[in-house]
Amino acid sequence: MRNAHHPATEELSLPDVMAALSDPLRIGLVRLLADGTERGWGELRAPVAKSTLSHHLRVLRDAGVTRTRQEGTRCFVTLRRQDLDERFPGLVGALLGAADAEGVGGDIHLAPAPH
Amino acid sequence: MRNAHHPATEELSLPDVMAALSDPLRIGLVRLLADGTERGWGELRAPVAKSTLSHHLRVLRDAGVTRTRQEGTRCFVTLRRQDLDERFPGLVGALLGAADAEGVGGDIHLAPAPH
DNA sequence: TAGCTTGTTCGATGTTCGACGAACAACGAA
DNA sequence: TTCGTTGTTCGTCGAACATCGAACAAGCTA
Repeated sequence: MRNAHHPATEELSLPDVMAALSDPLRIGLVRLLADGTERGWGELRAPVAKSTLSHHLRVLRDAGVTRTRQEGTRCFVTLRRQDLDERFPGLVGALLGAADAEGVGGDIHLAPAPH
Repeated sequence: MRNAHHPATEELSLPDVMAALSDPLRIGLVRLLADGTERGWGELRAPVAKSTLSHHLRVLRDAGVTRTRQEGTRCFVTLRRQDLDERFPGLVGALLGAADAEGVGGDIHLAPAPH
């Protein structure tokens, strides 16, 4: 987090992004972020240990799919939609369309009461 | 080959297809097949051992990205563009556009003399 | 039948991945 | 300062992956 590496737009790697988006859990996370809203780490609910969730968020961040912002002791995550669209036009849109139709990552949701 | 399993269109899995398309070598193969032309196995040139190439073609086939046809002792490969577009509209197009722009898999090419 | 070509399969090896719990670091609050 | 919250990192595990060379199977061809 502190040393969070966010690749620049020019550094995005297509294979890395594809790999990041090939896991159902991570696709679910991307679907949650698809509306552009910034979400708090704690809002994210997935049926895995928090260390595992942290791992997946790191994979997405390292691939340049998401951006993590730290504020005090908590983190906020956003989808780098614009950067991705710039480098890989239509890719995220196609993925989201297919994922929605298939229900991929449907077991990832937001906390009932965001606090 | 003989026991080649080709998933039906309805059986295509988005995460599996994404995973199949997350390797530069496999992306390169898909780029070669992108024009819809059926290619002979022997036409494909990649800087890996033939057992490795066989493995990658199998991954693509198992994910439903390509179709392999056997004719006598040799194989012919095609991209299942239509099936993929039906299930995951725009995905392959976006991938190909990005891969072309980035030059991903550019070390995969066709044999100089196709015969 | 014997040999050649073509591509798959079989180990073997080293790497990466996904998962977990435990320990840790950073920060805000008491 | 002490405590609780929040999320990362570490160590570990088994499974999956990429790669190779060698062995193999299937089909032509001589």
